[in-house]
Amino acid sequence: MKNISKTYEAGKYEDEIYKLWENSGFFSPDKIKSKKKYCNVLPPPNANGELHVGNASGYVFMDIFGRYHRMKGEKTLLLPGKDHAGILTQVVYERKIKEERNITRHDLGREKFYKEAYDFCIDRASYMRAQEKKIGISADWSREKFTLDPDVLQIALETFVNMHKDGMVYRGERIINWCPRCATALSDLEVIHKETDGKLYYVRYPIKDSKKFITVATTRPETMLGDVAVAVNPGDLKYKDLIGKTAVLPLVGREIPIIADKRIDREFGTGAVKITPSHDALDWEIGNDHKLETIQVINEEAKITKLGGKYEGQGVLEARGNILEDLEKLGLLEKTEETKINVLICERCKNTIQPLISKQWFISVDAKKYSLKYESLKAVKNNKIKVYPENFRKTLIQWFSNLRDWCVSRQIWWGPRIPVWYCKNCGEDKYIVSIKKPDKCPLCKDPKLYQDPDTFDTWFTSGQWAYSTLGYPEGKNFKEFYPTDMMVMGRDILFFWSARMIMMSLYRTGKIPFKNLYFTGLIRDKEGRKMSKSRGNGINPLEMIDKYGADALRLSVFSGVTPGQDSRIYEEKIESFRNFVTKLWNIYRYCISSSENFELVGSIYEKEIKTLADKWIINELNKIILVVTSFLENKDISLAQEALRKFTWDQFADWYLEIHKIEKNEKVLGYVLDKILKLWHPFTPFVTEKIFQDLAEGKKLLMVEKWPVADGKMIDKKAEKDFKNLQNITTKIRNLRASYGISPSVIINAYSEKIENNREIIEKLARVKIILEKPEVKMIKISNLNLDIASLIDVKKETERMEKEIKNLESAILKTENLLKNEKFIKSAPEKIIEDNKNRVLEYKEKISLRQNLLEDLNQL
RNA sequence: GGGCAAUUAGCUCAAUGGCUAGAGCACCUCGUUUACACCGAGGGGGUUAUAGGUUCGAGUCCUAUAUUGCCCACCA
Repeated sequence: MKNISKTYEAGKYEDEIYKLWENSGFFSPDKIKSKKKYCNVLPPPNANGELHVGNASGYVFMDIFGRYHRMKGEKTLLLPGKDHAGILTQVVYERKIKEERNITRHDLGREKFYKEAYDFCIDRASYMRAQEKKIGISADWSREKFTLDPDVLQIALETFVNMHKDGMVYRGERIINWCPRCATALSDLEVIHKETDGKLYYVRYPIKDSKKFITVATTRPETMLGDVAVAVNPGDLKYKDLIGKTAVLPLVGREIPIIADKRIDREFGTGAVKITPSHDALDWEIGNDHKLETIQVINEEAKITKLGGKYEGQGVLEARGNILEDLEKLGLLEKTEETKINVLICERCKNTIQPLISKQWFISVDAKKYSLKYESLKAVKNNKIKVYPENFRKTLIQWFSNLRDWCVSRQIWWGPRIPVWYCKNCGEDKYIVSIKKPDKCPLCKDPKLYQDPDTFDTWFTSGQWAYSTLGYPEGKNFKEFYPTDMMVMGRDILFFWSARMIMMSLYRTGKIPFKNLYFTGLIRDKEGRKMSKSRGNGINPLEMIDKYGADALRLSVFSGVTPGQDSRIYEEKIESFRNFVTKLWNIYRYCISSSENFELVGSIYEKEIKTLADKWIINELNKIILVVTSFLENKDISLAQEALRKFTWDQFADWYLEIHKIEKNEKVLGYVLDKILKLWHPFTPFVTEKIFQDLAEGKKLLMVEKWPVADGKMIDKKAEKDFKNLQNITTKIRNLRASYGISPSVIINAYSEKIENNREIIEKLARVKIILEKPEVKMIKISNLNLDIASLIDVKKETERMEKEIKNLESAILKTENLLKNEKFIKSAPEKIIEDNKNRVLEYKEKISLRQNLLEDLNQL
């Protein structure tokens, strides 16, 4: 036997194996000749950090599907990419230059900042690529794309131009979510609602020419500086007489109307609401409908503007304090209540959002010429895309149904700029949409045009990932691989990404972006908490790979995991999968130790399958090939792994190899190992390839070996039954031993009237000695073996145990027999189920008779 | 407020309407038999959250209830 270590030393081989795959050229689909194709455009990781276990998990799923299809002989392309990740990268990079150089982006200027951020992004990207390779992802790196690559970007920008032509783009002053820290507008999705403790202030607004007041309730009293009305519900009797009257805004003195609007909730607060269209989304809508003016009193830095009078320049919270104090002095602050309020915070930097009115670019989702909303809904509802798990379809439908116009402009510097040009003479009301800078203004012919300073929402470009990376519309990759087959993503970016990909792809290509959409859950820590840097509870995938190997990490992120459901990961779990990898390794060690010239066997003749154990393991192997394949086809990779592990460990290692020590059959051993390596390869590519390389002496590559196909002729029901018998006898004897503390070193004498075919096997596995002459002692009969253990066991205890087991079996039989007597069951149940039940009764009866014989024996002792 | 999910062994989770509801970890007993102690043999542990219903048959489908988590949302 070759001198190899008892455990698989992952760290020693993994990089080498990865290089072997990479150099083979089979990561590229071009080397495979087949009409069948498989393509998965890999989601870009954020190009600015470390690979975390969530990313790693996603890639493992994609790689398993990819490797499976590649082994099925399909032209397989896993196309990797990088995302510039607009706001996130800008936030990270700004933080970095602040920490390292104590400067802001303004110190650098736009151009320099962009260049530095670009270099930073590229640098992180190559760093992360090295990490992705560590988990074994079989992607075609030669086709790698970046959202800012000129060709990819060109396609994305063209979409904007096309949308503009189709009347789907408009620029408008609207209320938007403004992050004062990031100094940009945000879409609704980028804003988090966080419930916090807050206060509800009741403020009295005097009624003009009257001594009365109308009391409004507000959580943000500083916005009152911009109030333009007080609104009540038209059906609210309390305020019926006040509608149409005028209130005088305290501290400001502005006269504002009291209006009626049905959107006002009578039950909340006092039922009267101050209306500040510049700083509240609902107020903006109400203001718009009632044609009220807008007064911006809070600026982009979250400070009070000039229009805020004496509070000008104060921060929002500072102004709030002063205003409350001043109201108090005037006796206009009626009361203060504790309440829960929804604070809006920026998803990226966690600062409080200020709703502001701002001029932004919007994409209409329901334009006349093309409705993104309707077309997406239609595609999703009509099952054009298979969704795993299926119930996530509902979530998508709900989101598309409630879809509102999409604000795509951001005021950040990092990212592609909106392709819109203005002329100084003609003003910004006139603009030209063009990717290239036009020579001159089409109106006044002035050549001095300038570009809109805004950049795109990151999701505008990544939403086009499915076709832009493939080179829409003329690219070879696009023609060959679009629509793609698979998209895997975390459920947390369902709306951000999958929804936008569906909608953008349908618009641009007229086709769905992918046929299958698979959602993974989030990976949490052992206590079920989200992993976060600040909490320090994250599992670092690279550290785990160092410690336990990539295969163990891979197993631990998808095993026991249901699509779309969150899962937990912790070191003990990874460790136990490492143990399985070691098991695989030792199976290999056994094989090569069993004979000098052990080799993998691709196909086998029936005559080479000799013993009962041979027939049985081949039978089980063919069953497991069917099972694993069908689970994989259904995308149930966790179940596939589970079934395969049971076969490998519980059947092949624990039974077949043990028996193989007694009756060697190198052909069958080599044949089964060959199939096991292939079946495991998508899940644990490194260890399987390593073993395969050692055995194939580098002549072939497991990665592109053919996926095993089950052979119906190899199914052998009789062998299955006979072997089960053998297992039963063995287990029963072991069971007796364990119950009565009979050491394995004690060889039990057994007498058999009929010499067993599998005499030696039973002798070895059950540690008995089968003798041919009946000895003159009382014996206990198990199946057709008479065991001489009377003196070793506790008769009373064993009798009780047998009785208990018989009782259990009897009740199971009763249940099944009743079922079989039931006419309705016989009438409506499928044939196979009835058959199974009948067999089950027989099986139980057999077991009972075995135990009854035992009982009789026991009684005679 | 709307929606989605979860609730199964001590813990983490499986289970395609059909086998006595299964694994891994943990626990208990025994065991270093030259593949593996990162192991092997065996064992204990369950009213599948609760209450109804559909069905020949329900952990699985339906209806409520409870608890937990998540997502969406313009009650200031």
